[in-house]
Amino acid sequence: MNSQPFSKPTDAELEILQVLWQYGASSVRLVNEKLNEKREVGYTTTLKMMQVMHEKNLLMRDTESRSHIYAAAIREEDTQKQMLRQFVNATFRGDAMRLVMQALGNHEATDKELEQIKALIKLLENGEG
Amino acid sequence: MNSQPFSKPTDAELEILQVLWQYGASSVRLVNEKLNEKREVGYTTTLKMMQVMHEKNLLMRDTESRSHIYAAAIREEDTQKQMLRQFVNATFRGDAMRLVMQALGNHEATDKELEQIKALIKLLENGEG
DNA sequence: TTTGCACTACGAAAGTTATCGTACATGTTC
DNA sequence: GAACATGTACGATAACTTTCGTAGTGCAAA
Repeated sequence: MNSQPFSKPTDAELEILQVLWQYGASSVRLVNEKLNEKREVGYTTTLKMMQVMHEKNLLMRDTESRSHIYAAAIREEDTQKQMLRQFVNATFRGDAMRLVMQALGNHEATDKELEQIKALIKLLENGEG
Repeated sequence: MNSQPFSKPTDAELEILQVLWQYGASSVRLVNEKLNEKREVGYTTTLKMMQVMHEKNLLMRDTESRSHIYAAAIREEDTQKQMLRQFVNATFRGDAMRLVMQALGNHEATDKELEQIKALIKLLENGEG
């Protein structure tokens, strides 16, 4: 009833979402400080980003107090699932098995391991569209 | 000796790379036809994209014959590895384990399975930076 | 009560991506 | 060789992203 079409957040948007997922509802100030632990970003840049994200319905906000409080409007797990789906399709041609093997470090798995992983993949591929 | 800094190809660029990885060196015509099996794209759009990708050193080309022949200048596996690394960091905060679990379909794994997957993850995390 | 700080709003600019029209060159066919 | 198909080159444009300056508002402290 509430599922939007899902348009992939940009990398910069994802950075902001990560902060909000990790720390919960926060002021722009705090988000900006967290971002600046990784790279330099101006305060108004972060502010503008979050305003835009609010318009895109990526963030909710509470404007009660003078310093507005923002929260992620989409759940981390849902987002990860959607993004993973798109990523597997775009980069691994939908072959989740290959992705897992890469993620597992091109490790030469034993037959037993392979069987187990394959079984899990089957569950995934049959389970949900 | 040849490793460029690696700037992530865009989604549209990736579509073109996928065709070239799959079919090998090809004309613009063929690439455009393959793209059009999935979505509508004008011929000159594909041409321009491939010219730009050539300037970015994503593609090589042979201009001997009138119809130029393009080939991917980066290897599929290398690209997947790099993109996976960035994706895990951006979307899963570097937690490859979580990505694998998601890819495995939120499957409630047995302890045994978990152990094996964990072991492989360990290998990955210790193996290479 | 004036000065200064922290905050929001907003416009604008620069960079990137994706798209396509048009011009032009080269072959091909009747 | 005229007409047509097929190809490249290139400029322009629209949309989107990211960045930040500036203006204005309200609170707080001296």
